Amino acid sequence: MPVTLKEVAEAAGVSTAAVSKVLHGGTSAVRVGKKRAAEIREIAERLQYTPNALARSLRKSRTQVIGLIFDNFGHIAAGPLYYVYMLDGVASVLFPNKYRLIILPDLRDIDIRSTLSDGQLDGAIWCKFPESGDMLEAVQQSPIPIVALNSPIPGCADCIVSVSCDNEGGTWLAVEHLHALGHREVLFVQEKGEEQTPDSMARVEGFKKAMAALGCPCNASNFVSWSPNADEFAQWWNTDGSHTAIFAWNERMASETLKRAAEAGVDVPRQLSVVGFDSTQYCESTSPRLTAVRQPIQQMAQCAGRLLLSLIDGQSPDHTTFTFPCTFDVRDSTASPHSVPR
Amino acid sequence: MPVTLKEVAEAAGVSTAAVSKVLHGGTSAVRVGKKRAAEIREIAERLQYTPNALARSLRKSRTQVIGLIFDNFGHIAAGPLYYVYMLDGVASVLFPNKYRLIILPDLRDIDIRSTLSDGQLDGAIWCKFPESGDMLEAVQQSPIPIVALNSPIPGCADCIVSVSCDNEGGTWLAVEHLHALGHREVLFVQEKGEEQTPDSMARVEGFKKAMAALGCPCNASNFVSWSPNADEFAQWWNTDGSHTAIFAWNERMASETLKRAAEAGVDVPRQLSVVGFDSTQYCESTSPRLTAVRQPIQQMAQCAGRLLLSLIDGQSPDHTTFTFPCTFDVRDSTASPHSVPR
DNA sequence: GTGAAAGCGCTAACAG
DNA sequence: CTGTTAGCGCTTTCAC
Repeated sequence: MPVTLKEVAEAAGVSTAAVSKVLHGGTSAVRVGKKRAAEIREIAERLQYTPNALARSLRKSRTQVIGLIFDNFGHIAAGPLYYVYMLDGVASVLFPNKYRLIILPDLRDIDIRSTLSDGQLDGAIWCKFPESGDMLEAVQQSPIPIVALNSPIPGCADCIVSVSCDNEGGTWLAVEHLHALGHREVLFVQEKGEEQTPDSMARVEGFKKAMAALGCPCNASNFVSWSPNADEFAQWWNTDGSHTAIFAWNERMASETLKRAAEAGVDVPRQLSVVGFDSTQYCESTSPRLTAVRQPIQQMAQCAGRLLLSLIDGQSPDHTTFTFPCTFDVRDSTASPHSVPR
Repeated sequence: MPVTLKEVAEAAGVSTAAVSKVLHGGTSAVRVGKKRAAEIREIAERLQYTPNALARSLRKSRTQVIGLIFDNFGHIAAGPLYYVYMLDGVASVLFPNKYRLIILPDLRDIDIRSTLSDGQLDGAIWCKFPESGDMLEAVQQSPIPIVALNSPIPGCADCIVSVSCDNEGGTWLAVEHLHALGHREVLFVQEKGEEQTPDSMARVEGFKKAMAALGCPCNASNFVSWSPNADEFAQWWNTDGSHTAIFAWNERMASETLKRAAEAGVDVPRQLSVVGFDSTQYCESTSPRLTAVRQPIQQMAQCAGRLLLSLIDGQSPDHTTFTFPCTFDVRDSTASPHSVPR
């Protein structure tokens, strides 16, 4: 039962328009004298008047709320810290600009089209935009601006503004590292259901190029796609005779691979080297510590936030693809091949 | 730009009331015939009608949004994973119940009273409720229910529904562990500015009781309060002659202490044992790995979520204090005292 | 069965 | 300088 503008107006003996102008400014043509204004402010204060955000948003068609869409929010506490850094980066630019963040439920549980059109959001940041016609359509029909945090969609780079790391370049770093250690046969492990995401595809692309450039051209046998828990590992290890290293497409897949390897009695890195993508604090806690490609997630997230604000502001960005360079963190999960025979 | 209820009504040649009833049900007395209803639904579909959430919320005084108040959101990516687990726990109960989560900016940057009264929130979960008269007043005047995730406020346990771990019991576990190793002189490290938080006070209390019970009664010399980065460590180490172990009030303080100790050339655990509070994955990545008290954060957060839903639902809980037991994770930062002389 | 109308709380044209 | 008015899009009471 908070006090309304109308009640303040009545108590002050003026119109609601006057109160609104005095307390919130706005572009209204209403003028109020110094003295009256002071009275109004005093009364509002005394009555503990609180503007109703809903009414105001409805009227102005502006909510000061940004939506966060995650490909799978359930993963947020599953070990990898990717989402934490990203949340931190986004918040660091949006909060000072008087925006709030709303975390949307998993995409599978909501109708994304209506979520983008129901007036609650001024904009959205989409983490790991999926390669799906439906979703693309939703974005293009969206009445609010959206920024994607992932590689541009192949063949449709202009469909959506995207911020990502240089996936190809990052993968190149990993391949070079393995090659320098002496690895020639490297297995690229994708994740079931994620093979078609732009990031995954860009990493595959970078992998092929790097391997070819180093004189080890790939074929189909260099690629597998495992379940998120990597339980195909033992089967693979027992039948595969050639690969000496694994490049896992992301941090979680790499860490699951390490676990399965340990279960199967495989000595990483002496019998098998493992490299991951997304080097975070988490990589320090795996056993062995995970060698991985690092992307500047916080910076990328800040960039996405700033971009979104300018889009909401009505500006159109000069380009649609923003790319950040990756670096590489060597830890303990890689070594020369065959230091211990299989 | 989205299509409104009115437009659907016009296209169907019926009243907005009829459309509202057909599409959203509600408690309205309006009845619509089968055939008409089907037509209306068909037209709404074709026009891609999307209900405006703002208008609906304004009308119903219900938003399906829960606010998350953090004592310091900036810490979320600062190492400790406490907040991640908590976010995960809260989301896991609220999302399936059709609620969304809004992350509020730091308390220092908003007016908490109006945030709770501006109609945007159906309820709030407050992490680390501070011991402050202002805040307490804000909570008690709040038009929406609030659940705190921390120890009950001493002397005002009924002021706010709170969910916490058994801080005293958890601290007791740590003290017992150190005592069993042979430590008799333990230093309790608090954090500047956090000394008065309910959790900190409860841990101090538990510490005093446990030490006394084990025959090592405390006095003022057993307590210090350091800056968040623990830069008082070296100074303390050089002047203190008696303590052989440190109990840090939380995970971050413990990890900062480990860093300072390493800088000062102090061998943990052989010259000094360190125990922390909040055992998470992060404790696996410190050097040495941190021995710490574990609280079931996800479960606590889920409990808080469920509690909040029932409060929003108009139910009043049978009690106001919900406590979860702690466990203890022994890692590498503790050992018998004086295995290496200072 | 159906529609008309009031109003949630606010802001911005438009008049004085 | 100040007030009146017309909605934003929706739900619901009331009248037919």
